[in-house]
Amino acid sequence: MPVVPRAWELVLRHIERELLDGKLLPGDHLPPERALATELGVGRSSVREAVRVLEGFGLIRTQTGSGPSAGAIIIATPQGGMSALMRLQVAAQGFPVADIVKTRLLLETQIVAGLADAAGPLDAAELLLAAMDDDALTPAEFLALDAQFHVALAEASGNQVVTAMMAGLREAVESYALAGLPAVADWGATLRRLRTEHHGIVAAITASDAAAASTLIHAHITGYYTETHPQETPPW
Amino acid sequence: MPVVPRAWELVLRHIERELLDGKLLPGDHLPPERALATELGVGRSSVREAVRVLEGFGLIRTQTGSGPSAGAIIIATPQGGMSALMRLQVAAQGFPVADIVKTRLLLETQIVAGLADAAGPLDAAELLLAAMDDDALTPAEFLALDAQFHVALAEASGNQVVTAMMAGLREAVESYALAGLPAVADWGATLRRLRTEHHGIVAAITASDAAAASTLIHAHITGYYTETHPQETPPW
DNA sequence: CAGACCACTGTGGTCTGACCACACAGTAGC
DNA sequence: GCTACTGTGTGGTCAGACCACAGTGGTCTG
Repeated sequence: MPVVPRAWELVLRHIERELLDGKLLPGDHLPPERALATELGVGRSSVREAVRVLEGFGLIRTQTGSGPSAGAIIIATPQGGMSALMRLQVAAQGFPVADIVKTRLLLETQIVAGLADAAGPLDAAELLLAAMDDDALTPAEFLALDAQFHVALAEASGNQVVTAMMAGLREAVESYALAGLPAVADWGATLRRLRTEHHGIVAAITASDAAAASTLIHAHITGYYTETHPQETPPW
Repeated sequence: MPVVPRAWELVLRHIERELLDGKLLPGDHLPPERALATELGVGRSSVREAVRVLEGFGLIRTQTGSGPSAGAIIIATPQGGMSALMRLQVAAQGFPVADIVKTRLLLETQIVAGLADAAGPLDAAELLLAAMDDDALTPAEFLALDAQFHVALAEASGNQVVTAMMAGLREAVESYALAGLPAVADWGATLRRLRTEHHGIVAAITASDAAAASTLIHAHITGYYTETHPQETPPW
């Protein structure tokens, strides 16, 4: 721990404390950067660095101009921050792809089982399901919708922490799915299989068959991974 | 999307690209801030804001002075960043405590089941287990060790993504556990129960009894939560 | 009087230049 | 040979200035 804490950390802690004390709520404005700087006795650049970290975490949104929508507003939408964090950690090789897949398996088997037991609204997922049945889609477009479909299942669970985690994994999942595309010998056959599996998963959920839903999504995820990584030993 | 991307986002994307291209690897130094600024044609303050975001994500570590250990070094340790993100999102009410607990249940039941099937080294967890048997511990100290114990189980699984997620949950878990402390009528009894449960979980893992380990840790987590939140309807 | 127009004001975004603290590297002195 | 010191390059911070932007409120024009 630094003996002299950096100025921007002081600003960060100050904002965190105001959040914990309930003085700042979602939707509120942060004080203007210049005011915060004089109030805390630091330079404006230090305030900006702290604000930048909060923006990176998806905690606030900044907007130039004037009026009610301008300034730094607390939004507390963790998905964006989680996505960026995961994407950069994968880029910096902090997260192996195998661990991403294993985490997907762990989360998603539980998510669909939970949905089967106490189903939430599956509208968003079913919409994506229909969109994926469009034959005009390119493989890349299909895989993008595919990744969104899996996030939609997490959203349907209503658990915001799990949703943020799946959203964070989404970009990583999409990129490795895309990277594996050349290894797919017969895309048409794979496409049909993926579609069938998706419909099967949703059917199992609506039928309240938790065990089947878990098994199906497990096979769905491992199936694509083994197809695109044939030479590797499966991580599970 | 802003038509004119902010300068610090440009810097961030540049660094991300170098990471993806393998030009920057863990352990490498980032170029000096001044050099990066002139290279990208932006001001040093913009570079600093991008660096600050990366530091917040736990991607780099900065150090003043000169020599090999000074400057910004890529470390790719996601736990710190994930912890900070979760802590702030909880503070900003982006994550309900009930969802934290549900996510713990989801992750940890799977983790211990995986450990029972293919056990990794439990040394760290067993060390914490022994430390928690010290009768001189205050409740707060015990709960801090308790939270570390659960993270240690995740670490033993070898899955870095799950470990980072559990590390992110740790502070949130510890704080709600601490907040619930006054609701515990007989701390001595609760302490004995928690200890017994911990030992039971490790025993089930070493006995390769996945089902028992899952059941025990489920009861362990829900038990403390219901004891400290008696009036609420359980979220599971 | 109604509408269009426009300067004003406060916000974040950026850059420049300066200075500090720090830690290592090389050198001068002993 | 060892010690002490100076030099150098790094991040950390600050102050000041300017820009772009978007509301606000007034003024002008029909």
